[in-house]
Amino acid sequence: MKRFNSSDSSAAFISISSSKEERTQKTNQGYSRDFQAMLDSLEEEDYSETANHVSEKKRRLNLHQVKALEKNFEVENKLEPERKLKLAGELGLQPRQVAIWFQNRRARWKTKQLERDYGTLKASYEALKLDYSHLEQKNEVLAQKVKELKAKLSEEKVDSSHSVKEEYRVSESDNNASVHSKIHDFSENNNNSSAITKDPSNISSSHELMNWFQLSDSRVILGNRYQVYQPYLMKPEDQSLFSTEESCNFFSVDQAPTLHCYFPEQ
DNA sequence: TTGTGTTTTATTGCCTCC
DNA sequence: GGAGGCAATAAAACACAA
Repeated sequence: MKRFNSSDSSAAFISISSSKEERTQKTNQGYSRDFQAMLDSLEEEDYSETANHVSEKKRRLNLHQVKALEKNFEVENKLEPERKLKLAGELGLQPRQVAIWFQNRRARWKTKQLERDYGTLKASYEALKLDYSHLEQKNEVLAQKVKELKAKLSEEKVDSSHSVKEEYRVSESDNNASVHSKIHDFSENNNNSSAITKDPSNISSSHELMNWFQLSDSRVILGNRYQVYQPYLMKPEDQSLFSTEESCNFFSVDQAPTLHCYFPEQ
């Protein structure tokens, strides 16, 4: 095991005085006032003790030593034995001190890295949250629109059933001609591609609404930020989407949309 | 001056690798 | 089994407000 006796420990406390050149260098480096004051007091202590004096106190490394260690840490944050001995010799430290410094430095770096990662994650979470709330708002608007249009559709159904009864009374032959003409008009509308580009908010009749939903790209509903789906032309049997009460909960605010009913089985 | 919080240096115990 | 790494922690040094 790597345990050290008391003589090793006390040897580690030997302070190393910095040279005159180093001191001159320090004052010209533009450190903050507080940091410079700290260094100055450190220097004073260094001067007050001779290099041979063994202090029992825990001593901080001087600026030169810290800078050299930092520089080495930037190059490689792990310390091979040769480099450790070389550094220790150069800086007048015990190899053990150099090893400990690297160990503590790695721990500090790891903490900082965790903080950075946390910051990044937090930022992306906030962005996603904002995105989600925008989508939620959009969803609510669309759901409201669907509700209104459904109400309109049921009103029109009631009106048309009344008129059909009246028409039966007038003439059966006229009635047949009228129905055929309506069917023809409807299929003409269905084939009109201009319906795709129509803004749903401008749609006035229920037939137009059906056309719009059948022909428009699914992107209109889902948005294009996450995934773009192929346009899907609704089959007549799928038209129950609008007659069944919220069969797909597609516009549900509380729950993510289930797409199984929106896409045909493969 | 003193209390308190932060940073730095060092120790301890455990783990992995060769 | 020894060397070295890491996490947790102690303790000294330091900063700073009251």
